Amino acid sequence: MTSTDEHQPGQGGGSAPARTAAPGVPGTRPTRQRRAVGEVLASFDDFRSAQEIHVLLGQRGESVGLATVYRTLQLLADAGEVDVLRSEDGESIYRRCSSTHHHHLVCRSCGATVEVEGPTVERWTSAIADEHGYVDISHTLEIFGTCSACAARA
Amino acid sequence: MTSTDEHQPGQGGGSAPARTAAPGVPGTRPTRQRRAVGEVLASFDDFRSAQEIHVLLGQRGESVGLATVYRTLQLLADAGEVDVLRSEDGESIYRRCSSTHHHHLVCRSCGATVEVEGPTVERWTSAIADEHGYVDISHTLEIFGTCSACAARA
DNA sequence: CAGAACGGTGAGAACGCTTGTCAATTCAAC
DNA sequence: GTTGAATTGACAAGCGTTCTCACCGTTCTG
Ligand SMILES: [Mn+2]
Ligand SMILES: [Mn+2]
Ligand SMILES: [Zn+2]
Ligand SMILES: [Zn+2]
Repeated sequence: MTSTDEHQPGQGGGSAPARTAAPGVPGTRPTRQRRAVGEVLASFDDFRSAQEIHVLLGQRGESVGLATVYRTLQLLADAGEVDVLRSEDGESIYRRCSSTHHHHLVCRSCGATVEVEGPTVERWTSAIADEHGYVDISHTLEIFGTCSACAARA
Repeated sequence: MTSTDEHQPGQGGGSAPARTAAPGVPGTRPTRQRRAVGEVLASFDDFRSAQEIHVLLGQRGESVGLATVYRTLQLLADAGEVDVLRSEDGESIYRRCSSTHHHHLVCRSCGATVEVEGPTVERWTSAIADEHGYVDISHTLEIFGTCSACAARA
């Protein structure tokens, strides 16, 4: 979504490997809680709310505070490792995702999600923006529908 | 957005004209409050929150309860007479709009909005959906950028 | 022209998601 | 082991939106 193009500035070619992360940099510590959230995120393929994820964690026996779940998801979202959508009723919903720019085709009924992308829309949005003199463009695009499984069941 | 294709069922060819609305049909009474909301909606061209609209009403000397503002905006949205977006921070924002399917090109800085539409994206989204077996498709697409005025000022 | 029925209104309470607070804890570096 | 910053979690706000419910204004009925 955010087309931040930051690269990790080389953390100096010092001596100590320090595989984990640079010291003094918040948001990089691999704690039990963060690992647990990561694992739960790997366990589903559709979009889930922070509260649902919090419950899933409990069911796995990994107790993680709700505030920490929110904080961790926000970190991952900022890092571009999860996508965030706002559901119809205003909840933020999360899903681990590939790191390239893409959009979503979501089943309204069961939530089954397909990542989609293509140059066509990308070109169209830039063209439209150019045409109207807008610069520094970003866009959001989500497609909703009924997946074949749900359509068959109905 | 919602492609409801309802037509007013003929309200009977009785005697009394009753120009206003069918009886017993909620959401159709032209009250002072609803007129006032309609007028305020006509007074701006970008997206505003319900609370902002509520304040604008107060400034016009038209006192309308906040709950009524919400209810009225919801009615208008359902009727397709206003568009609703969710701002970055989760607020619903409203704007009167043309009744045809379209999308928005919004200035991140000043809110200046252009309605845009085109067969290209419409075709692309249906094609993608077809390709994955999804039916009964709808989609949301918003483009954000910096308008030429704001870009010049910066 | 009452009286009844019903849509509509508004003040405030309630709600649900999210974020802030802050003392306690954990971890990584010395 | 000591130390300081990062992290955590219980809980308390914060905030937009919806709900509740008594009251009001119109419209229908007789
Ligand atoms: Mn795109
Ligand atoms: Mn479209
Ligand atoms: Zn489905
Ligand atoms: Zn602008």
